[in-house]
Amino acid sequence: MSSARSSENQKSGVAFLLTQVGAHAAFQFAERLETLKLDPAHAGILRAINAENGLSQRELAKLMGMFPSRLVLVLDELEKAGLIERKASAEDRRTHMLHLTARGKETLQNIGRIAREHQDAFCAALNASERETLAALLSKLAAHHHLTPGVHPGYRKL
Amino acid sequence: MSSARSSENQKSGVAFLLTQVGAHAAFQFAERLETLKLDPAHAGILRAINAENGLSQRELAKLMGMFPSRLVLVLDELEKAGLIERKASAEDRRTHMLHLTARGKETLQNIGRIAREHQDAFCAALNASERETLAALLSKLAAHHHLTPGVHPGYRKL
DNA sequence: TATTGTTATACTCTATAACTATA
DNA sequence: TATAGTTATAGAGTATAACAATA
Repeated sequence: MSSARSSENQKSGVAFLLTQVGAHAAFQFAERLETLKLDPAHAGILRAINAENGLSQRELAKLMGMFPSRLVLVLDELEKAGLIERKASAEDRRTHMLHLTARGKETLQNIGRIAREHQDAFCAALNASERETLAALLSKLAAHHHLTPGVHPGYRKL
Repeated sequence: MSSARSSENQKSGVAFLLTQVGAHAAFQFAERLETLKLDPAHAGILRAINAENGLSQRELAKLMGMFPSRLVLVLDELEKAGLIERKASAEDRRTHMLHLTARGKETLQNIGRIAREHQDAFCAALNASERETLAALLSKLAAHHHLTPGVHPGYRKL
């Protein structure tokens, strides 16, 4: 056996590969999003508001796993960019129901396009069958860990 | 076709699954590391110093993709914990050669054990064959994106 | 009194810029 | 002068606490 020592290739385990490749994918997606002057948190919030129209800020914060006070600032940005609206509820005037504007829906479609471009580029080394296999294995892991579909774990301590 | 609207399951693409599952794996590994009072950056640095003994701080910073000034503080912590040593070089007394102490090597083995436990728990939903398949696909992606084996991309803008 | 959204405060984190000591 | 490591400064990000409006 060769000399060992120095740069011993302790082949990375699959769990480490997941964090490594996953972080790289996240970074590249964020880079692409910059063309829309958005970051991943913006994209996730737009997606959530579209999926569940009329959400309150409290509900959205809980869904996204972030503090309501932090959400306020992000929504301020999105509202200033004309992508969402806060509409006071008729029944309870404390709550703000969140909606996408027409421009917000348009932006959401652009995000979808960017996500597809990102995916194609990132998985260029895999053929269609391999991508399906990978997706199936990851879905199994995601389900096992009860990850909410479409929601990136932001992980601030609760 | 059923009613659509609200919570339309726009099935996550494989790229998103990667970032989602990867972030979750990273989080759970970090949690486990807390039992050693270390964080993932510490673990990566110990691993790098062990692999390439006598590294200078400059070289290590470049390898890890972090700023030398930030590395100083992390190394301070590791040195205070008795896991590494800075030894002044004989040839160039400006540079500090980095080494693991006996306790550092011991800790590195504990990290390895924790990493294996983490991997087993995280991949519990997959059988041995599926894990191999997943590792192979991820390795292919990692190679395609020129990710350094064993180094987590910290991604501060350079 | 309890709850929604907001604002304010305090704390952490870290990139950049000085600084020192060697070369 | 140039480089290795260190320290200092400043700015961004954000969790917690306080607050105002409504219930």
